[in-house]
Amino acid sequence: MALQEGNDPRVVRTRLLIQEALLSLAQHKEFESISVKDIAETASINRATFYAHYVDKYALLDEMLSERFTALVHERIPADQPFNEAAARQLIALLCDFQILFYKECKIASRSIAAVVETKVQHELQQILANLLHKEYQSKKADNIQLSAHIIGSSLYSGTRYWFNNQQSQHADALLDDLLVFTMSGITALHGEPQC
Amino acid sequence: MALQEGNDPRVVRTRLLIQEALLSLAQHKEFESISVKDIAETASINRATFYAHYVDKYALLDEMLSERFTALVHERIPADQPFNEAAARQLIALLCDFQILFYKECKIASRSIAAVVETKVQHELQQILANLLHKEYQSKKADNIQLSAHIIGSSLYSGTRYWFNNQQSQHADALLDDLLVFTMSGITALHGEPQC
DNA sequence: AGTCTTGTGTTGCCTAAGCAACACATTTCG
DNA sequence: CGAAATGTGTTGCTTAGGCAACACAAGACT
Repeated sequence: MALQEGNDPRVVRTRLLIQEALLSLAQHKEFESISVKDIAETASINRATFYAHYVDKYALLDEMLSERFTALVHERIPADQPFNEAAARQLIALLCDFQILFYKECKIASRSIAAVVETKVQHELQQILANLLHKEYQSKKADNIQLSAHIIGSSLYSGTRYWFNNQQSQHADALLDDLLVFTMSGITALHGEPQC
Repeated sequence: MALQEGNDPRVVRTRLLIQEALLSLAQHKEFESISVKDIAETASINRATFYAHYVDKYALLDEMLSERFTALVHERIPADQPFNEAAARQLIALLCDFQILFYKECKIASRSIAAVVETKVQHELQQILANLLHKEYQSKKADNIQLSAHIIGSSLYSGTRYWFNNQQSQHADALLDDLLVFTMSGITALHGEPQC
């Protein structure tokens, strides 16, 4: 009952079915009112099988958030991309799309679990930023990099979050530009000019 | 190793994956040049699993044709529909769509296996016609019904087949009308006026 | 109050699917 | 030509998933 192997096609398929079932259900129902039974039924898998993969629906949500978020990053940001203005711009665009996906198309991240989702996504974002920064500023101490990753991550997240809630505003695009300027000036002040 | 149960979700899923893999491959490759290995790989199932379900790719094609065709019929023609002009019209439209699906969107039914496909589909069509006719003309002997089903089935099939090969013609719609008139007059001559 | 329904975790047994290896055909190509 | 490569069926063993049943909890109905 280990299930640690990630290459068994049955496991991959089942987890995908479960994730897509949750996404599908979340388009019409509140996360809290979605039962494990619902998920298992729409995924056409046995309820016992669900519990073989996840302890509960919160664990599923948790895994889904990190998997989908990092997948989105790997799709859009090349592995050798260093942290510079272009990368920051891409990250901002990506965060906007992610907000739309998880807050608008789905009802996930609304109400009571919003906080859980937000901290999770910010954590993933900070991990990714730490990697990007590490490649760009290898000389710096790890501590500084981690701090920067936290600051920038929360800035980008809350900035795009604010943008998302004020999309109707005519200054929407300007908001994102400001966010970019703020971030890049901050990172330059801390670590100096990026190499490119 | 029986696999005769049709209600195990794993079996349903696997057969669907296999069928969709074949349909997907058939969009780009000739049926003859599609290997079981190809099908298993694009379906993300094991090759041995394929052989647990089908003896070879021809058996798969055979099952797929009848399943998809009858599914299409059940989607479009209500179970209590008797055989009359409206039903004939629906059947003709359905056959046209089926031709487009299997001869245009896929490369299935081209070249060497075309004959196999044609006879298979005609057989399915005749079974369905026999059921429809039986409901409409219950008084008649079973022999007559079967004969009519065969005649009408092959007429409708070859008629729509001809239409499909001459779609560019400006008289295309008229062709189908002629087919309808021919069929209905024939059935009336044999069995009398339909009840509705 | 009580019971009826609905969801949650968990269990043991059974079956479908994965995997690796086999022997045997084919093609393909130097 | 012969060897490498690719496809075909088949096998024995392992593992993921299905099924049914369980005890328990929480709301709903009268």
